[in-house]
Amino acid sequence: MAPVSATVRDVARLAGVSPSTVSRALARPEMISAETRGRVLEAARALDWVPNRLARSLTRGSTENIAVVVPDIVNPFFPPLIRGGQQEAWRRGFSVLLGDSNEDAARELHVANELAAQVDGLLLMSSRLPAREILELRERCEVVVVNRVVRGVSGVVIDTAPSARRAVRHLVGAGHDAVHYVSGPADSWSNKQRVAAVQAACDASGTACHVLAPSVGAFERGRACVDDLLAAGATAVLAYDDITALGIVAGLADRDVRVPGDVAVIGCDDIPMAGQLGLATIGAPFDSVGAAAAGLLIEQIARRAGGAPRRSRLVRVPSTLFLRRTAGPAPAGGPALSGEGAAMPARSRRSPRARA
Amino acid sequence: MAPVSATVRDVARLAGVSPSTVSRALARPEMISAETRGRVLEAARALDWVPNRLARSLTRGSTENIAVVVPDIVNPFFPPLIRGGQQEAWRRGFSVLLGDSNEDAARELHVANELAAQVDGLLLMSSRLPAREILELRERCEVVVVNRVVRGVSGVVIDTAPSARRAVRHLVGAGHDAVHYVSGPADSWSNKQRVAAVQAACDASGTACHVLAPSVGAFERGRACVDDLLAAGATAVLAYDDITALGIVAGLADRDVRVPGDVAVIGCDDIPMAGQLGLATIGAPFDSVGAAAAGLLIEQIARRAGGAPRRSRLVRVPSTLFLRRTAGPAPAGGPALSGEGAAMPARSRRSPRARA
DNA sequence: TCCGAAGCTGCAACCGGTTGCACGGTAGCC
DNA sequence: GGCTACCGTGCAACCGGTTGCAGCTTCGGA
Repeated sequence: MAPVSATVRDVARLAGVSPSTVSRALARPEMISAETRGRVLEAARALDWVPNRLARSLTRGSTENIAVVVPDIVNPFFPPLIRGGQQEAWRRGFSVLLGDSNEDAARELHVANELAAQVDGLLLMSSRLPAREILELRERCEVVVVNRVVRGVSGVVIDTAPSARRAVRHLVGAGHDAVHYVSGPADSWSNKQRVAAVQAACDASGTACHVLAPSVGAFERGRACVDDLLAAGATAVLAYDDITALGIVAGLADRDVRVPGDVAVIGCDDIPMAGQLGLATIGAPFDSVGAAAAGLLIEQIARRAGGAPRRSRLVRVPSTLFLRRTAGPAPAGGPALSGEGAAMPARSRRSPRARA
Repeated sequence: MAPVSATVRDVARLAGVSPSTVSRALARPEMISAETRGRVLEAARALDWVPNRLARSLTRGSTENIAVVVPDIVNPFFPPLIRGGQQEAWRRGFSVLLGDSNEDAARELHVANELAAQVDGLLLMSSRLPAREILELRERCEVVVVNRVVRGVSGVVIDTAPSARRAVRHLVGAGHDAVHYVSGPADSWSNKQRVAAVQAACDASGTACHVLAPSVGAFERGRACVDDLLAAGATAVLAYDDITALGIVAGLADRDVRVPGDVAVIGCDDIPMAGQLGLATIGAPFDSVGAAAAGLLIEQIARRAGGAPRRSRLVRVPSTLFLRRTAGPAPAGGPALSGEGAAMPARSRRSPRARA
């Protein structure tokens, strides 16, 4: 803490006014004559004074802080979201507290509760909390969820369904007659969404759809299910996220199964490394998602402070399918979809053999 | 913010004591009779009261918050550090504010200043700030630097030099007669350290050492310098960090140069993906580094609060060399160093041809 | 029995701004 | 000229805990 910072009273004395005038010179300029205001500002500058945030928060009842809670900051899916939220918050004069739930709902609740006491709003990313708990948190401060939909609570979601449909169409067009989806964490909302989207897409194109039960760990989840996939005769795999997909790719490599020659793999999230590894995936502008969420949250905080009634909004951000090496070549004559060229090891040079 | 939380006075009234007694029942239990204390705690529980952090901070002059400032949260090097720091802070009852400097010293200064006003301590990770600025920040709150050494300021550094020496010995043992080091950001402290370590190691083993001037961007920095590397006849490359190393690997693949057959590549940081990609690198227990730094910071805060004089400590954390696929095989008879087996695409199956 | 020490507890001021209300002064209006 | 309206400013209370100091008990020792 600053050792001996000036206070309002110091500034007031120097400017020859009362503390209230100093306070108002900043908070309600229109209430103060231009001349007095000038004197106050000058005195403040001379003493190098800025109002103490804590004291201000205490009376105003608002902290100008928000908290971002994520399941695991090491999961590369989250840092871009956090950065986006951070920058937007900063732009609007808010600071960001960080909470990590370690993928655990109980811990998430604890962390969120603790943080709720010292911020104006909570940004819950990929929350594992039951809707009831989230609604309860909202009694204590504003809440916006990301990658989750809770009735009555504002949220930002990435709309992966259209991309999932395209992915299925791509795979079907390439000759695969069944799609295997490898699930993520059981309590993950987006996992449920993706299962539904893939199933719907398969139904629409009359393709068989198999869903593999979730297991724990990210990379290992993928690697561990490879035997099941091969036993089931899978040739086209969609995975819950990129880490899982990379685990699958690694597991397939362990068994000398070629990707995409024998099995095509598509992940989800477009983590920074994905493009460089040639991993096909579904991505989105994550910085913008984070920023949108923070913006939404701060607007809600402002509205609430203004006494306006609560109103929840749901923002959908479109996703993009990146067809890269692991997805196999597009069917002849099919529409070319987006995706930078694969760029990893020599492998990307060889054009993978199309499935028989 | 909590809508209508109870206050000390409410609790005091219910317990039939004065507000001061309530306050002391929590902060100075030994001053209060067991019986009174019991009544107070019960009343507090009944009203579901916890002391307001803001109000407490205002009088106590401490916030129980620390801030972590990183150059770029999306750089996979930082999330493990942040998580470690976060958990340790949390364990000790501190919350964490997050600042992102976007790799820019001016912005870092601004962010740090802003945060310094609302926390008890600052954790600067891979700070780009001139030492003078850091010392100045320390006038306003406690500071601990990570991955940086500033005289008079506590810090935690990863000791990469021994691993760099080993890496050079490995390469020399494998027959390479020169080592090329690809620099990172010009103002990065750890880059300077690594240049020095590599040069020293080369000198010690009588090997030529070439340092490539830094350029911007991470992955692209690596990719862009490949032509220079090849023109210089490089066969063994050490890179500032893993992202740069991956860029180099990608650039080499673009030109059909085999890794490690024609060129061996070793990175630094052991980012989560490195093991899975078979990238040789220098790693460290980053969670512990973050935790150690947070612990150091909080201890300093406590000591300072106790009125004890400042004392700066420097903690060195040892690093580990992971020799994986891209480093090429160990020379026959050489000591086998650590490193899990490579696990990415079929490539890892083929044993790379040793350099002629 | 009296005195001093020690243990609890309450009073009131304080941390540093903020804000409802009242007051003095000036201007506009009839 | 008197009255009202409004503007600019200060007073004092307040946000919610914390803490120095003093007062009251109780207890031990002389």
